[in-house]
Amino acid sequence: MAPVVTRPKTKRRTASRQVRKKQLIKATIKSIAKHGLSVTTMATVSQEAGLSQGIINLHFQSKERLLEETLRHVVDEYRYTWNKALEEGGDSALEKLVALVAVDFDSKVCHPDKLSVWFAFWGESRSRPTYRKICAQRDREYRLGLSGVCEDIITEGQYAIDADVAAFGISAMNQGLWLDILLNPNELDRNIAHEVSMSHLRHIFPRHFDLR
Amino acid sequence: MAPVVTRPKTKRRTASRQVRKKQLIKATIKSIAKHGLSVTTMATVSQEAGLSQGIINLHFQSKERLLEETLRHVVDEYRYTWNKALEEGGDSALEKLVALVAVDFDSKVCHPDKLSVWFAFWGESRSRPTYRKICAQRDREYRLGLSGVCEDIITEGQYAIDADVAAFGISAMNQGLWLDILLNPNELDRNIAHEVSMSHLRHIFPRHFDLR
Amino acid sequence: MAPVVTRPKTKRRTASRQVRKKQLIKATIKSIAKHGLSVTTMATVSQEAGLSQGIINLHFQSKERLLEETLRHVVDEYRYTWNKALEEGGDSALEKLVALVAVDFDSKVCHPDKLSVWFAFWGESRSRPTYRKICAQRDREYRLGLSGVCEDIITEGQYAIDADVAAFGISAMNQGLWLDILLNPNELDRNIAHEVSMSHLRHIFPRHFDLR
Amino acid sequence: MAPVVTRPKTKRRTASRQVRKKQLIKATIKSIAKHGLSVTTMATVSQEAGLSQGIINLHFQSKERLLEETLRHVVDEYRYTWNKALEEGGDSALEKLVALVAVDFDSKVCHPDKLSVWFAFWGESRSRPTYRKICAQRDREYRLGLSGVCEDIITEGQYAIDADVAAFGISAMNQGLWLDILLNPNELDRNIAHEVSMSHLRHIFPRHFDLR
DNA sequence: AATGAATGAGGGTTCATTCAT
DNA sequence: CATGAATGAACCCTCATTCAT
Repeated sequence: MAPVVTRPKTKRRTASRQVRKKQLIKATIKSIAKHGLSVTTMATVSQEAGLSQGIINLHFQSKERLLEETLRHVVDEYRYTWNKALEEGGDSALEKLVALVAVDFDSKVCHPDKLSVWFAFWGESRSRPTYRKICAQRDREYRLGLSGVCEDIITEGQYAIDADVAAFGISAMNQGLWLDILLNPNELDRNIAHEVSMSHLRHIFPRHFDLR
Repeated sequence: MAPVVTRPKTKRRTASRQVRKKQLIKATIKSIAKHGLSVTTMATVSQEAGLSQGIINLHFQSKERLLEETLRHVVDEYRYTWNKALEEGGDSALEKLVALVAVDFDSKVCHPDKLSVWFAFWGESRSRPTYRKICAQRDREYRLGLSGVCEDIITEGQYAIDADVAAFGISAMNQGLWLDILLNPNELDRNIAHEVSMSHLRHIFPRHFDLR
Repeated sequence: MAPVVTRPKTKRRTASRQVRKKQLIKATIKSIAKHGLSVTTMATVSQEAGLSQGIINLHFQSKERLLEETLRHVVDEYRYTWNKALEEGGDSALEKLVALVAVDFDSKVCHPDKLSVWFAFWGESRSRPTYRKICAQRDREYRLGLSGVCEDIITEGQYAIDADVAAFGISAMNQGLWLDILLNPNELDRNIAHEVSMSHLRHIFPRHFDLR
Repeated sequence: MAPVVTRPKTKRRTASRQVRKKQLIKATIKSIAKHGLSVTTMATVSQEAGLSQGIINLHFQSKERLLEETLRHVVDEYRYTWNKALEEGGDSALEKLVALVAVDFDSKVCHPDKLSVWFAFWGESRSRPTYRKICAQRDREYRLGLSGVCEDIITEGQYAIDADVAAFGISAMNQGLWLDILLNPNELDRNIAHEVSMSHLRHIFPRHFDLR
């Protein structure tokens, strides 16, 4: 019964559900990047979106759901880019691997805002099963894909390394480099990070790179 | 009437203060590991410590200060362990490097509780300059140390790789492996992670490991 | 191009308006009975009616008005039934009285949904002058009618009781029995309640019942 | 983390848990009487008590719990007064009955504030199982006690009425009279109501009152 | 006439901080 | 030094109301 008189001061807007949800997710990402996850409130997000307070509960029911969908969005976007690289990255296994690593340091994927989001959710993942599930699942897919490509390369090049070990190593290094970019953007930009990762590839699959 | 008791008051109090602060920091770590940083409140910490509500403000003035000191504690502990390994890890550069990598997967350093804390603070580091400074500083020292050791090894073995690149790669991989342990403890325990990292070393410094 | 259709617009709309309002009042009663007054929102009502959110403000301007009209509806319905019983209940005063009491325990009037509504509004009546006025007014009419009938019976039977006291007593007991039905439907159904009330009548007007 | 700076403007108070809880319950009763249950908020209650917002959650965890305890308090108070009347009301069954009825119209029990509370909770009882349970339980005890006393009177006076019917009738009438007092305080004060109830007693147990 | 997306004031609740004891 | 009752700002969420469609 509470709200007795309501006189909207701003313009009323109308948009489809899909558009609004995406807009709010984008605003959430921006807010996490700007203020951090712990300072991201319904207010910071709705303000970032230029909409009213109640809008989030209208579309996502709760803050928790908004955050989950935001994480899912980032994960899906990554997955999509990654799969496209896997399919279109080239015909040879090596070309595919190079394309996959390139994704991790692509300007869109490796954007400071996105990295903030990844680490924000990783930081909370231990205590939030849902976050962990989503992240762990992506992690698994990621390594599985890498492992397959490495397998082919290993066969071609007769390398001694185990495909899973290679995959673990590559994925770990790339994400570790993300951390360095996050913490020391001045010392390590994504191009240098990319080179570090490529250097690693050259060491574990030397004969594939010698031929170049 | 009152029994005559003489106690070294000043000394004792100062000691007690230190003990209390350490006790509270330990409780903070436990709370972050259990509930996550965002659910860690003055109440969860003081309860974990078995002490009263007001105790934290008494010793740390504010929650923010407690968290900073907690981060600093974890960082210092890591630094200490790491420096000890550097000094006592062996005479040769290779032995030192192996010892340093071993630190990252040591049962005490690579403990789930500690990993939670690292990622919790990394997740917030973007928006909290203090956290970032502390983490970035440790990161730099870490890589600097690694770089020095790598330099020696590179000279010994006449490797083509740049010492900084090697150091970046090693440190990134280890921290990336921490993430995998955090997210998928069932798929990757710290022993396997250690092997993955060692495999990496063998690839970049092959001649040093052949000789063994 | 457009088909030529002639409809009596004004007439139809007025009728439709009435139908809608009644539909919404019925939905309000159902919602109060189901969820209680405090949980009855514009949403629960419009949903119960199978209509859209904005419909209530369209027809009733405000929630407050809807509730008032709902109360008025229940009161009017009661009044109508009661007056019909008074007029058609029989020729003798006793028959009228018996008919009036029967109304209170009639399956339609004494329906759980209706009782919920009565008590919901009584519960709020203290702080809402409008509710109280409506309820108090009905109460007065009710007792006035009862008092008149009692007067006749008292005269006929030469009873010592004051007509107003008898009317107060009868009305109070019936509404008190409603409360018992509301709270303990398993222990007291409306038939037993009816008998309790009739027993009361027999005690205050003994000679009228002996003659039967 | 939110509250950054807090500078208490009012005097800090300290009191035992018991005292505070009682104080808050009293404030709740006052607030319900003044504004009604639906307008009773954490703010109205804490303001009525002259304390801060957070105080209620500190002592009762939730608003719901506060309301339940308030209801329980009113019920217990009633029960206590009632049992005392039953024990100390007199030696004869008649004296006891008269004392019990007197309780219902006692200035403390039949106080406008208290009546508001009763009806407020009865109004919500349909949709809140806890409220109903508490009210229904009191109702049962009340009638059981009445029934016992009536039984004795019936035996003494050889009345034809069933003890349970008498008890139902007496209790219903008294509570129905409460409603009239609530709705029409100008027409019916508690003294008149008391007389109406006593008149009823005289009619069902005539020989006990003739003897006087 | 009817819809339902959008608004924003106000609700209950949490929690860092303060301070009398 | 230590406690824990008390505070109040800020949080998330609800919901009566508005209005473009």
